[in-house]
Amino acid sequence: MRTEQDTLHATPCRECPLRRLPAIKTNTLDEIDFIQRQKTAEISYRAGAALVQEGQRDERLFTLLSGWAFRFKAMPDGRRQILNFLLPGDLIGMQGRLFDEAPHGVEALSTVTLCAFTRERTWDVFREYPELAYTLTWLCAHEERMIDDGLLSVGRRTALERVAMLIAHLWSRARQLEMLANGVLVFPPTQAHIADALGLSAVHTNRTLQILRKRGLLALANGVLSGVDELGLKRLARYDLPETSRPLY
Amino acid sequence: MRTEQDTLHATPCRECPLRRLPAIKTNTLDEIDFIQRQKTAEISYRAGAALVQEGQRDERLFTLLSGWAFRFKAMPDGRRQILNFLLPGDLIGMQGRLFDEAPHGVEALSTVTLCAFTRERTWDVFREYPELAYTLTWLCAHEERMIDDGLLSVGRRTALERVAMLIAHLWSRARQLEMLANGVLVFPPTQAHIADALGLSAVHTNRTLQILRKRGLLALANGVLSGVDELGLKRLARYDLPETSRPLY
DNA sequence: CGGAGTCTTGAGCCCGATCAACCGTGGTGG
DNA sequence: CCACCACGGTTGATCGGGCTCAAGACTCCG
Repeated sequence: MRTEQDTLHATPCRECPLRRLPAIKTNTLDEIDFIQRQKTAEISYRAGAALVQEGQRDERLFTLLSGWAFRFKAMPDGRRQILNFLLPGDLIGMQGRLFDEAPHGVEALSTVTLCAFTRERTWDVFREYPELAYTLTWLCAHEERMIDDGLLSVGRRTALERVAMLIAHLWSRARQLEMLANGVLVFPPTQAHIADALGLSAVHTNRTLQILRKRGLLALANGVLSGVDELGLKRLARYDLPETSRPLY
Repeated sequence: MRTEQDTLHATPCRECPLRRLPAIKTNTLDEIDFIQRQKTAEISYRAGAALVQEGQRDERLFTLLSGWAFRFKAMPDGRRQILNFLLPGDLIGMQGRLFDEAPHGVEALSTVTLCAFTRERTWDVFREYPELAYTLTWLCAHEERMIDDGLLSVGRRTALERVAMLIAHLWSRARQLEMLANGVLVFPPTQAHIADALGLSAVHTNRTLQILRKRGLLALANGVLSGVDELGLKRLARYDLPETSRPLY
């Protein structure tokens, strides 16, 4: 059930709020205008909307302008694995190559706004703006690295470590995107989402969160995350890699 | 301990055995010659050699010409997660972007031969050969899809389903790369590798393999895989996505 | 105020981990 | 040639982390 509300060009690319962030790669005005020309629509969906249907072709390619979403794979018997969470600036639909079926679904976690592009024109990027194509590839590689982290968590970390890792990771990303308002983050994923992302049951995810709360590593209630001890969580998760301080996009 | 044996240009790109495979994307002669010019060396390593050290910078970018390898992440306390297995045609070192530390290690499973390129020149690809850059991006997205599958397995499949899925997956890839010799595949990964790829213990992986053997779904002994019932394995793993019959690279 | 979705808590169980031998094979050096 | 050892595979016994089932509490919303 799509409640598309096509507000074309509501946000001119030159004034894109994401561009103000130090975590986002800067582009030349020329490049930005090119992106603006490629952009075919700006679409909003409600929480719970299916942005990409698993196993279906979709001619469009999106960029997440605002809100939360997640990529997932489902099995015929109902089991579901969340592959990663999507935050503003993330690409949607890159993996499902030109004319291929989407190998995964994408669902909105909150009200989201997407910038839509057509797949066909992707080719123009490579021909006319190699610098942007380079960025595109980099984004793809970057997403892969995040999934690698997720795979390590699900494969080799305990439940406590997994939850700690995920919260620390999302908190860190949200921070870099300046989504925090004095130590508080609106956090749309439910415990069931966290469970599906970590390969845990919802019940055990709940108990695990309580332990982290009792240890004073985080506070999570009513869709609001706060009191996050990022370092403590990462230490608990045995995540010793240095924080990337460089621009992310 | 590297036993590099630099046999530059031992395999001219025009005669690359991989190009004969229908699963590999075709390129124009012009593109192939460009690749040939970019190629700086052809290097062989023995099984067990570290092709990429975790957390270390490496200026080089590789292509796996022959042999098996795997990407992995290790935790300080010795836990290890294999992210995916690499077969001929796979790229090595794409994720560890220009001047970044490698976020994962890569190790040879068998004797391998690599084609080496320098990272700096990657940029030339984007500027001069957009078609190749496009392929590069596609390869990256393709690898991500495979990791997505792995994540689903580790997160939501039972041990039996995981092993079935992995064997079916590797068998399918090897088949498309024409690595099978009348129903038999030389299979370098040990049970410990399989365990590390699936988030299982080595002991339980052993017991699980025995069940699959007893059910007549596969035969695996002495580094040789055979008698693989690919469909049976995929059915067991609840893998119902249609086989991709299109070219892979 | 009812209902749906989310969170919480308890009890019991099972899948897969861990610990500990033991076997077979192949390589190495005395 | 054989003693030795390292490594991969196999087997048994036991343990425990996380699952399942089930019920109840809270929150939000129409």
